[in-house]
Amino acid sequence: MNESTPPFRAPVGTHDVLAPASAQWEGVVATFASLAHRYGFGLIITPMFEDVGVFNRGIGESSDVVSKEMYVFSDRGQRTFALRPEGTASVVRAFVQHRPPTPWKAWYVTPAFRYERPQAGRYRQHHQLGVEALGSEDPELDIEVIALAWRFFEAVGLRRVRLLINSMGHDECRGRYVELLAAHLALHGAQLCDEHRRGWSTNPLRVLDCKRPACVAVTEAGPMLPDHLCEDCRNHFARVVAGLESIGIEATLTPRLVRGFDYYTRTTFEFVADALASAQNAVGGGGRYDRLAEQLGGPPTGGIGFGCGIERLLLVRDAEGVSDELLKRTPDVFVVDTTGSGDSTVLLDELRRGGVAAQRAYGGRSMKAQMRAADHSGARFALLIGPTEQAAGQVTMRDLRSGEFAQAQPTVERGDVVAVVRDLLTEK
RNA sequence: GUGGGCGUAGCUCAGUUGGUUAGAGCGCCAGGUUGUGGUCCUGGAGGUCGCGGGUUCGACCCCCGUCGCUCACCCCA
Repeated sequence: MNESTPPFRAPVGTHDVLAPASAQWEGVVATFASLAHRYGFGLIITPMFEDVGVFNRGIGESSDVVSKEMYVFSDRGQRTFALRPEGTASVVRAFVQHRPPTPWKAWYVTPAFRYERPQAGRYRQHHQLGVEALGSEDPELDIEVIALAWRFFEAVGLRRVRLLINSMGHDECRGRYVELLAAHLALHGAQLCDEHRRGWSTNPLRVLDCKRPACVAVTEAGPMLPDHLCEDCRNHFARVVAGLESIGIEATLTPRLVRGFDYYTRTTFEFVADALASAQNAVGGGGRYDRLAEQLGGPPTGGIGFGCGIERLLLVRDAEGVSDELLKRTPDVFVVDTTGSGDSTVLLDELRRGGVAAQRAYGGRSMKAQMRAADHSGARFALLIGPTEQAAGQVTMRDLRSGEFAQAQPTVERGDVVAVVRDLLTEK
């Protein structure tokens, strides 16, 4: 038997997350869930795959995600599906299908799939937390969504995250702007980078997103979106920025921020982590999508959302040196039983039913071995049952946090164990 | 899709100009006299040196291929 090379492993770009590392995931999700609830969002669960049209129409054919990164497949009924590459399109599809009363606010946690070469902070399957709010174009909604995101990053301990913000305008003013931009690019197209020299006309806005010096130089000299917004869009944007400022959230105006999805209108934003040295420094982002519901066959309905990558968030926590654990998953007690009887079976059942996280050793190991296991488990107390305790109907409690050898070891009447343990645990 | 780096015990890594039974630390298991962890001491288990082929008297070490990991470009979470 050759055990050194397992026949199967997680697919390229995917990862298993085991305990104890997974406790950080639980913590991140729990923090987000609690915050989302406070802001009035309800959990939504949608399928991980959708008719490919949901993403084609929603995200846009010209986007990188749709044009070259989707996991597309046909099922046995010859229907064409795609694994979701991001969270928003599915939620809006669900909104259109169910027509819940507006304003409608939903949060989600989901895997997302993109076929690309893995790299630091970039995977083929990653996980996103996010919210979507539909049914209002009120800038207050923009402020709420962005504030939720900001407070979330604060809550998980991040300090060096900046908020970049921009407005894409609505159809008309953006349309006019795109024409201006296209005219500018037509004049200077020859100076663009290799990729965009010929390809810019498909979607001129993409050039703004390009980080190559050639494209940056050309676009910097050209027209900028914020200067060409209509009055409504300008006011909307101003109110968002002012509202954020009123609650102490500083947003950096970033005129070239257009983001990779076609559905964005008006407010767009991105959270970048300065602690990450790599190019993958965006921990979250989002924006308004006032035409998306229509594009997916629903009534005209404004909306705005935010998404955050869990893996990347954890990378940032690491890079920032955030030391506090979001969630500890260690047992409260560890039952050490050397009698070999069924006493520990009954005690463990009582403890667990009483809300106490309790573990034990298996295989009838020596007391020393069981104590070592108790120590390694991280349990606060060891509950000892040996022949003496068994005969006396008692349990010996040992505080594993104490470093003293000659510490006091109270014995507790068997019938009082659960109550005593619970008392001691809530004490601190 | 393109390019760079790397693949030696569960983990992090050593391994001298190719030379006989491949090492360490951590982790794991068991002991250190009669029921007690975390420190210390002793011992033990665990590797076809990613896989395949080639060069050689001989390969963990050199060459080719392949798979995988990783980083970068592009883009994003």
